[in-house]
Amino acid sequence: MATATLSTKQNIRQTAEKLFRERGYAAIGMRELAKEVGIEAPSIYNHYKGKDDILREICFEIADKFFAAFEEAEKTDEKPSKKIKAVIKAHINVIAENIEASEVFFQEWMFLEEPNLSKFKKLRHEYEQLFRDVVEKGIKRGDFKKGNSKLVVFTIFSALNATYDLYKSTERLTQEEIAEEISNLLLKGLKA
Amino acid sequence: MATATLSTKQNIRQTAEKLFRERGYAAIGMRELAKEVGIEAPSIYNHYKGKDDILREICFEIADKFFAAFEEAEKTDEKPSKKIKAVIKAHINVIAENIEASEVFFQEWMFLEEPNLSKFKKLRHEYEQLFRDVVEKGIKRGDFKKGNSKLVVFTIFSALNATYDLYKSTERLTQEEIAEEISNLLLKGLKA
DNA sequence: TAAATTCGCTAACAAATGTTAGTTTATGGC
DNA sequence: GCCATAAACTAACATTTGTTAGCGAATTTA
Repeated sequence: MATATLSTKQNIRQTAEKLFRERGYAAIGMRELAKEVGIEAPSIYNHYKGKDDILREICFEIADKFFAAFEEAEKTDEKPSKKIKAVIKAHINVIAENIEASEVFFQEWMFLEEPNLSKFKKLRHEYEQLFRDVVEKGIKRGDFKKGNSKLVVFTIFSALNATYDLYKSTERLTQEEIAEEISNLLLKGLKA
Repeated sequence: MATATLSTKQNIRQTAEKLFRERGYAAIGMRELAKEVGIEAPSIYNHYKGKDDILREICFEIADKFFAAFEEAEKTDEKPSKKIKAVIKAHINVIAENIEASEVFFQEWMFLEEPNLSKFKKLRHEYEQLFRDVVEKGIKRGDFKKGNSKLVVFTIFSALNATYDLYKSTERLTQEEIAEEISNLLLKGLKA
């Protein structure tokens, strides 16, 4: 794998993702982060402006990846049920390929400081709107049941954004299995 | 309403729920909590053993409520699709009636200290198992589609446990609407 | 080789942390 | 009115927080 030799900065970043995810941004001090990396706390400042700067990098890089994946998946201009499946899978794939970071993205973003916090909220809202558009178009075309699109998108996101927990589960599920089962459940329902 | 005159302890508890939820357990100091209550930090120790004691009370009280609501809903010994709907609604109702506290329950439990942390994890697992049993029985009886029951329960929980966000949304939805729409989506799916 | 840059270090800072000690004030029962 | 209890207070504690200053060694650039 690509774990040959990480730069110190990469090391800090990766360790921060792991620790922030495991115990929360507020609970991790610079000294503990540094120790885990194998350096002293002040050395981190050679690579990042401060604690918040690390969180900022994590959150916004993942945001970029979600947007990029959505755009790519959305290109396939098919009918809504196929399209929603495609963007769901794209979303799950980003999470699967950035497990620690995406968990930080979902759980720790509120510790961003201004103006990053506002910028982040705006991005998040835009991204949700992209999903909502797909659902609403599907409802309009009659492909989807009528209903509160906000509630639907909310439910979809809730299910998707928690997929992190599945990867630490004992039961080993592949990305493909997870994406397939969840999108099927959401599209077709539990009832036989 | 019951907001006549809260005891200091109730006041601390309620304020803690609000603050822990808004900004996270680790981010709230005893001084800030006290200030919001209108007292000095050390006065809190007349009512609670410490910071962790407040979190403990919140988390375990909600846990009790989830179990009680499930038991009550499960009594109605009907077919699985009705039963799952009943326990889903019961679960959502607990959240709706304890909005702040349940969010703390879901997001901040990891800050519990031992041995409470282990006790909490065990309770949580037991509760998930109760849901899993309902789903698995439904699959066995042919009422539900075959599939990974763990994944299904996981998806259900993800959707339910995030309902908190809905109540702070601009769009005012009733408890009943939320419970109805979400359980319908999960049972019947999005597809028309 | 000289100069500049990178990146680690130690020491130290001011501020904030949870908590304890000890004291004062208010309340209710006898 | 007296006493006990509850519950607030101030002062202070040891520790931890994020961060800065400044130094030295290694590496890169010219």
